[in-house]
Amino acid sequence: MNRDKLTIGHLARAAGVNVETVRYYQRVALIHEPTKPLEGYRHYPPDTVDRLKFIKRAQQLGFRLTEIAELLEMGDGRCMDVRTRAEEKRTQIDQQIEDLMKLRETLDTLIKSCQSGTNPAHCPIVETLSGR
Amino acid sequence: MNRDKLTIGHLARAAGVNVETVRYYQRVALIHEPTKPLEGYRHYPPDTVDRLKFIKRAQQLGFRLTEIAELLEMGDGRCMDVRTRAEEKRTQIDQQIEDLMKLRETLDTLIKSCQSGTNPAHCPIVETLSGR
DNA sequence: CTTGACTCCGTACATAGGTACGGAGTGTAA
DNA sequence: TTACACTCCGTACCTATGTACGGAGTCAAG
Repeated sequence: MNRDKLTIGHLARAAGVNVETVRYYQRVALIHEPTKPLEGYRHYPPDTVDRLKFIKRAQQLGFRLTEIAELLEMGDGRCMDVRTRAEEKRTQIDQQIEDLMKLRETLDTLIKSCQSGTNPAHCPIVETLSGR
Repeated sequence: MNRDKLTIGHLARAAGVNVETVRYYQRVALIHEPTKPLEGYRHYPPDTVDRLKFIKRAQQLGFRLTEIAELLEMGDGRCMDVRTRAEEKRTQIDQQIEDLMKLRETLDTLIKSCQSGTNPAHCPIVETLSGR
């Protein structure tokens, strides 16, 4: 078995993803699908492993696949562009955090009003949700 | 036109939702679908309007439809149960906030390393994502 | 009584990111 | 050479929350 000739299964294991995920990424053009030889299986260049790992790391940073595709297209050559994307993503995350904090405050107020109430037959939370 | 006999369209407008949304909620058993008379259209009891509004408010608090179904099943009678759900949701939101803050930190570090670098031909962000 | 708005019903489509399946072909180790 | 693992390919399915569509029936106003 030749280590340089990665079949899809070896590629997937090397990158720590599912074979079906690799196929999916091919479908959405995140990675290139090598042409199939007349006989036998496709083989993938070893750097596809890196590309897959890149995708997974970027996902963990909160990038979506379409955004990752943009990052990959930018490549190494345009650091400024990449940084801009990262800054946009940071702004977006800040907004999400802010929204969640507001939400938390509202919930917290409701919970506290519930704890202070002594009547078990009416629930301040339900009343609030009911708009009464 | 009788105001007490709400057709699906009147119900939807009264609650501020789409007719299709009402149908969807019926499909997932969030609201009850009244039996269809032999002639004519279904009519909905007026308190269905409240139920729809409840659902929308709870959604804004971050509850998903399945969770809202549970809240609705609990009803007014069990304040403790409702409060427990709200507390669980609060914990969940706290976790989300924490995760996002970590993410933000990581992104921020990357961006800063990018700003301090002077070589436009290699990007610290891309390098990090590439695992080099 | 006609016209236009509405309802009913089933089904398909949408997003995002995959997972699962089935049958046929292929590669490889014992 | 045979058994078993793997690949290929298309397609369907999954979650969550709806939206859109099309044809047939119905209601209400003029």
